[in-house]
Amino acid sequence: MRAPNRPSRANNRSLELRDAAAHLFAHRGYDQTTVREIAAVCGMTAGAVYVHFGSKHALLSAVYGEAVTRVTKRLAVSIAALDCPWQRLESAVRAHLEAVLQPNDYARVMTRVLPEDVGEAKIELIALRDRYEALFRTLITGLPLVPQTDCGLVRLLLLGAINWTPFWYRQGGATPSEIAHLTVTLLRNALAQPSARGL
Amino acid sequence: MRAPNRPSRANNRSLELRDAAAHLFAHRGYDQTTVREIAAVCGMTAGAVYVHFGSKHALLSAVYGEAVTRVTKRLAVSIAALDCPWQRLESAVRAHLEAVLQPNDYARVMTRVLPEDVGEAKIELIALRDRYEALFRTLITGLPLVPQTDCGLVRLLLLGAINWTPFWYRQGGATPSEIAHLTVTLLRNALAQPSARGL
DNA sequence: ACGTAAAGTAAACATTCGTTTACTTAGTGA
DNA sequence: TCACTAAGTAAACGAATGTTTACTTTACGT
Repeated sequence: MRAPNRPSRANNRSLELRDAAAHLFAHRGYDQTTVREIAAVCGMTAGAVYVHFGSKHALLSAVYGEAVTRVTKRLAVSIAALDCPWQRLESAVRAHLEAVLQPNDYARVMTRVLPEDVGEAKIELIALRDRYEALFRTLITGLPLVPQTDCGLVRLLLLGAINWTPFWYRQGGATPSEIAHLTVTLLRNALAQPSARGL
Repeated sequence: MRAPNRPSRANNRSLELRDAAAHLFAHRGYDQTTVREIAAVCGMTAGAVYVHFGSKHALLSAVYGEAVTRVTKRLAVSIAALDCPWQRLESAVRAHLEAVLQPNDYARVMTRVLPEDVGEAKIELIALRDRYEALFRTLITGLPLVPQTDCGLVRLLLLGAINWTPFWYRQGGATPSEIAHLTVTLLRNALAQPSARGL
């Protein structure tokens, strides 16, 4: 007898499949990637994919969920030791940018694959994305901003600016760290309470 | 005899087809839209589409090109009577947001369909998009900014912030005008030369 | 009235895709 | 050793898609 939920044969090729799917989804998009291609990367047949995942959508959900988990963890680590709210935000932005801009398959799926485009798994993906964006909500509401600032709008503009970076970022230009610094400095100079303004 | 390039029968259903394609591409994306659907909207058969357009990619290029033309025109009108560089930028951002956020099929294709996703027409679409973004380059280099500001980076962050808006904008929240004002005010407070700062 | 050419149809074509089915292989526990 | 089960294959299925072909309709110039 074997313990439930503890497969004896730890040949977990499902992880291998998930990685391959992440790579292809990140580089070619969801629709342009076929189940046969994903299987081929792992040296398998398309049919074998359905031993591990019930559908192509389920595979995407697994990739997307893992992406959120990883990037969330990375973000949490990067701000753990910091106290200054502005430093925390800048570090979070830097962590996000590094995840999205380096050739990181999982993080890139989050900006490359739009939840609106997948139909079935849409609701699930939106929930995952919202869970991640809530972290930024906390970071922004923790800032000492001038009164009556629309924190929600600021957060959405900030996330938009950094989510769009993969479409123009080129190796050799501004680094993720520099982009993060400029972005947060910009916010700080514009919105920080006078008492806390300046570098 | 008939003058060349001047079809006698002005039944220009190709425009009708282009509008239908714009609507479907904007709402469902390029891949999820079929040629048969586009034809059906016009009460035609799929085959008839190929009388007017050589391929589905050509149809997308036509839509994308028209989108750039329209939004460029709109932007030019909105800044024509303004002198202050900051007002010009805010007006341009407002025009862009109004185009992208109102249920405007053509403008929405520009942010919904990624040139990277269409393969064949990719180069053509990127050229069109760049032509439009160059307008913002002009507007931003015309600003009285603190020295050593990275204008290119500022432009890309700004365009990212406003290109991402369709993914979170909801009727009833902040209006395009309000978003434009906050965004440009933010830039102005952060980057304007001290002599020109303030409202 | 006649010929021409554009506009459109109906149907098929050739792929391609996600998924299923029947069958084989191989490791595991008793 | 033997039964069981997860993993994988090969092949087919059914539907959908972009595109083409052969044919019909219709409006216009002369």
